[in-house]
Order: sequence, then structure tokens, then C-alpha cells
Amino acid sequence: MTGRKDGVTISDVAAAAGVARSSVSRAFTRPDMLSPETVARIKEAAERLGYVPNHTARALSTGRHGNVALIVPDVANPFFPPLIRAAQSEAERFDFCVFLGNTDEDPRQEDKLLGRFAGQVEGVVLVSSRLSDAQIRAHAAMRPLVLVNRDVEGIPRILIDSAPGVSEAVRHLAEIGHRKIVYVSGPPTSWSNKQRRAAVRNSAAKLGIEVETVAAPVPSYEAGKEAVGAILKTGATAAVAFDDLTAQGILAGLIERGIAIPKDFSVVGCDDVLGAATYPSLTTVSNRSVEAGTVALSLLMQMLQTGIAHDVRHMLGTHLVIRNTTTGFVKK
Amino acid sequence: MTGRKDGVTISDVAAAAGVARSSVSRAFTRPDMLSPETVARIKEAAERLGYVPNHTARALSTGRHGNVALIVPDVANPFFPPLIRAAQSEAERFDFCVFLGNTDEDPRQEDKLLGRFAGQVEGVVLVSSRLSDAQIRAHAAMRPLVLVNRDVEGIPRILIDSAPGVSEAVRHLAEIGHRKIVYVSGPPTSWSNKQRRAAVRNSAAKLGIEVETVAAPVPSYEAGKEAVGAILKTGATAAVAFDDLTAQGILAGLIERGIAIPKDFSVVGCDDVLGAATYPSLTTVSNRSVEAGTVALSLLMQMLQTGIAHDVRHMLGTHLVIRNTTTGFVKK
DNA sequence: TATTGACGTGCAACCGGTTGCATGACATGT
DNA sequence: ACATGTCATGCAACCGGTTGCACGTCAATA
Repeated sequence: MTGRKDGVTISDVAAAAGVARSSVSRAFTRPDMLSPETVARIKEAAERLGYVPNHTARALSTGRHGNVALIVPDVANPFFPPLIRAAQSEAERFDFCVFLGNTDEDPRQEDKLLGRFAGQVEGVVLVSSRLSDAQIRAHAAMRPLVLVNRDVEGIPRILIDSAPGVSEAVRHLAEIGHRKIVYVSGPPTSWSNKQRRAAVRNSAAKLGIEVETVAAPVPSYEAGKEAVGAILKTGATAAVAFDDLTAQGILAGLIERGIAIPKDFSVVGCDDVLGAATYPSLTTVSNRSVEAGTVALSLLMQMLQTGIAHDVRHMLGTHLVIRNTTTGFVKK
Repeated sequence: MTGRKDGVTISDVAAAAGVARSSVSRAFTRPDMLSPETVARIKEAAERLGYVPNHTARALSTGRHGNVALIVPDVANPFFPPLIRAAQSEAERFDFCVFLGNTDEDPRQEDKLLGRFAGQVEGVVLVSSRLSDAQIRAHAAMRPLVLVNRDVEGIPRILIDSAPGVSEAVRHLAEIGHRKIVYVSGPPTSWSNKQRRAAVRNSAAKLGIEVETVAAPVPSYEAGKEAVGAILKTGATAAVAFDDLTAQGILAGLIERGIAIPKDFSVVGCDDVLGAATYPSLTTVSNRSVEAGTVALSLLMQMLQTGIAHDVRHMLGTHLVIRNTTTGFVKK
């Protein structure tokens, strides 16, 4: 097992081709500066020797390493993987690599990762950041930074606007006969949670139906299931949950208590991460995480290329996806 | 918007502390070589100036950049995120960063990524690789490489051994009265699929019960649902699915046809990625993806530190998790 | 024919650390 | 008092590229 280092450097190629090291460099980065024959000779030699440019060395002298960081609260939350994937393939279009960071929903961990990545990446995408506005601003001052689902003025941000979808959901519930509904809230520091709660309240007020809020501090199946007691106690006949996982837990909790869905109770999720895979299939608000990932990354690339950061605030709309946890409700 | 470069280098610190650059370097990498007072003075200066060592520069001279790559077929498949997360936090223990690669189940993409990462990472973890043995060997010859769920002799590999869990499942099904079962298979090139199919057949043969195989070429909810027709046609009374997603689809398909679960039909999944979140909650084979991620990474770290690659073949056992899609079957 | 400019190439400094070796100060042993 | 050894520190080369500038050649222009 000999092979560790390839060992073929620019000097080797230069020697083989009978030119200076700088010419080899230029043959790859600015071939137009050299005569076509020289370029050909160098490339031939490089090919023959199996030369591969060393990213690290290049990065040291140019300051551009072709890497960006993507930091999310929890890779295992089904909301994020499609976003990650989209961001990654967009990065690849620009020949960039992605560092993935997972913060476990912990701001300290987030800060630590940001520091660890610094100097290895040219820019950062922060998804659903739990940092304070001040911390975010501080990082943004050091390097190009794009936010997803976090609204800090002056910093480019992509926001998935669930308000239209949520409003539509409330209207839908009112139409099929509900007079009192519950919003089952998510993480208190989440921008999306605040936005959804506000959207539920506003639409309900407009439609003249009652709303109460029940807390599910963590967005998970278990938390949803546990919230069912509190939900039923309100006397509401429908629930809008912070996300699909919570909704799925609520579904399970209701079924366990013998409550028929959608006949006796309606449930609406958010983010559409489960597709039609619940039973009954879940009515939910559509999700734009793929676009969010793509846009965030292309925005970052643009910032890197131009060197300027516009104060972009990119909103992505949503809509209601009606399935079988709402239609079929029978008003008493 | 001035701040781009921190600009604080080892030279700045050296000047501030009144020592040579090499002493600053040593203050961080080999403090034992310097007098405690000098170290203190340098660290103080570094702190005051906000000095952060430049990874790229360090990498250039040492050849160690503190990065590893983790390549998976599909981040969005719920099997992988926990593994990714575990690997990432293990990497962090060693102060390493993780590059994440997504191949979209495409061997060409996998090869491309591997090339793109080369020179930026010290080692690679390949999860459920779709490359040929020869390609894997070629890459392994160039740099430290660890495989997960792929069995290539001579290359360190972590294998999640679903055989024990699957065998237990078949025994369980036999015990509650099934005489004929179906294995719903996954991707034909998958090592796990081959292993699971074999385990089902072997145990069934031992217990004297009948097995048929139905193909669901892609592991997904939809594919599972579509397979239901074929499953019922076999006359079997239970299905063991390649994974939980497929099982969930089967569940939905059966319920849609009015077949009561578990009374009339039993379903077993694999990988336990859905928790108890299906209805009825799914009996499945446990998953060791977290350990797989952790072990793969620590193995890689060990290889990097010692420089030697033992021919490790690390098996992680599994067991059956009994929930409500099996118990309650009523034999006719 | 002398002048000018364009063009292709090489030289050498630089990016920000690391590290082998040399040096000088001081302490120890005899 | 002198030889020897230890220890802390500095010098300078090096990792593998990039890039501003200088130089020489050759053709076009005056």
C-alpha cells in the first residue's frame, strides 16, 4: 500500500514540458495568455503525468477555495434534506463544495460551527438560525451570508411564506363548518412559528371564528400526540399544527381516543413533508424548501462573484394541499 | 461593508508579542517547546488581536486539512440523516469537518464527487455505494476510505447486519400462525437488499413456511402501495418489506382495499425509520445507522492517525421491534 | 531604418502557516 | 574555570500554487 500522495505538482509538469511553473499555472487558469501550442504541450504533459491541481494551495494564494457552508438545525428533520440536496446540486453547478453543519437546535453549537468553518468557506447559508439578530449580523459582517427562514434586515434572506397557505387552511376549515379551531405551536424562537400563528389568528378573526393556541415546544410526533389532551379540552373541532410531524402525532392521539377523522375532527399540517403517507392522508400547507435551497445558494454565488450584498428579501409563497383529514367533516 | 478578510496572521501576532513567527506557530501546536511565559504572552496577543489560525495555510504545509467527505445516495431518504448526524458529531470530536456529498443514486455522480473532493479531504466514508468493486478499490488506493453497507474485501467496512432481525421477524410471523409470506424486495444492486432476501428465505426454509418475492424496485411509499396487488395475488398472509417506506405504502394499499391490519394481514418493515408514527404502528427491524455513522468515522480517524488500514469488517446486529402490524393476527 | 507596441514567457515574491537546524544563554558536572 | 548538555528561540526553506512586472522577440508603423 504505497500510494498516499499523488506527488505530481506544477513543477513536475513544468519540467516535463520545458516551461516555467507560472506557464503551467496559466495554462489552466488563463490559457488565452499563452500560445496555443504551449498550452497544448503543457496539457499533454500534465495529462501524461496525471497532474491534478491542488485546491488547497490554490486557495492559499487566491483566497478562494470554492467551498460554502450550509448550517441547519437538524438534518434528521424531514423538512431539511430536500433543501440540503437542492443547495448542494446548485453549488455544484458553480463547481463549489458544500460543508454541512448540524446544530442540534443549539445556538452555541451553531456559533461554534460557524467559527470552525470560517476560513474554510467563502460563504455561509444559515437555515432556520436560532442565533440572535446581533450574532447573525456579526457573522454577516465577516463573510457573505444568506439566511433561510430568518428575517434580519439588511441581510439577504429567503423566506418561505406560509401565511397564504395557512390562511387558505383556516378558510377551508371555516367553509366545511368549523367554528372554533386550535393552533398547535412549534419552537418559540422559530420565525416560521411566529408567522404561522399570526396567519391563523388573522384569518380566523376575519372569518369570525374562534382560535386557541396549544403549545408543542418541539416539532415532533411525540409532542403532537401529547398535545391532544389539551387540544380536546379547548372544545375546538379542528387543529392546525406547526408542522406535519406534529400533525401526525395529533392524528395518532385522536385515533387512539376513538375520535374519527375527518368525520369528528379535522387536522391540518404544515410543510407537506409526509406526502400522502399518513392515514388518513394529511391536509397540509405546501412547502418550498427545494426552491429555498436553490435560491439561497444561487444568491450566495452571486454575492461571491459580484462582491456586493444587496438587501434581498425573497418570499416564496405557499398554498393549501387538501387531502383526507379535513374534507368529510360532519358538523354537529 | 469593509470587513471581508480578518487579516490577522501569525506575523501580526508575532510582531505584537515580540517573537518570531515560528514561536507563534509553536505556541499553538507544540506549547511544550516554549517557556510557559512566552506561550502566555503569545496567546494573550493572539486573543487581543482576534487571531484565528488559517486552516488552508496549515493544510498546505502539513498536508492535513482536517476534512473528511461523507457520500450518501440520497440525503432525503430517512435512513441517512441520523447516520450523517452521528458521523458529523463524531468528526467534531476530532476537530474534523465533514463535506457532504449526495449522489442521487447515480454511480457517475458518485465518481465525480469523489474526484471533486479529492485533495480537499484526508479521507472518505462511502455509504451504500453504487460503484463497482473495482472503482471502489481504485479510490481506496488513493486515500483512506471506509465503506458502510458495502462489502468489498480488503477495505474497512461497517455492515448493518439485518439478518438477525429479519430472521426474528420470520420466526415471529410463523409463531403467530402465518404459513406463507412475501418478501417485497428493494433496489437490486443494494447489498442490504440481497442480505435481507437471503435471510427471509433461509429462516422460512428452516421453519418450513413458504416464501415468495415481489419486486418494488424503488424503496418508496408509492412503490409499496403498487406492490399490494401482486402481494395479495400470492395468497400470502404477511409481508416483510425491504424498508419502512415500502412497508408504509403496503399498509396504505391494504387498508384501501378494506383489509384489516393486523387481524387479516401482517406487515413488517425494516430500518425503523418511522418510529411508531404509522397507523397501526409498524413492526420492523431495528436500525443501527447511528452506530454505523459513528463507527465509520472513528475508524477513519484511526486510519488517519495510524496511517494503516486494517481489513476491518465490522458487523452491527439488529433485532425485531414488535409493534401493532403483526400481533393481533387471527389465523383462519 | 529606427520606433513602437503587442505578445509570449520567465522571474521572483507572495499567500500563512510548519519545521529542521543553528544559535546563544544558562546550568551542570568535574 | 572549563567542557558539556539542555533549553528556548530565531532563521530560513518549504508546502503548491498565483500574479505583477520585466524582458526579449517580432511585426507593424513612421
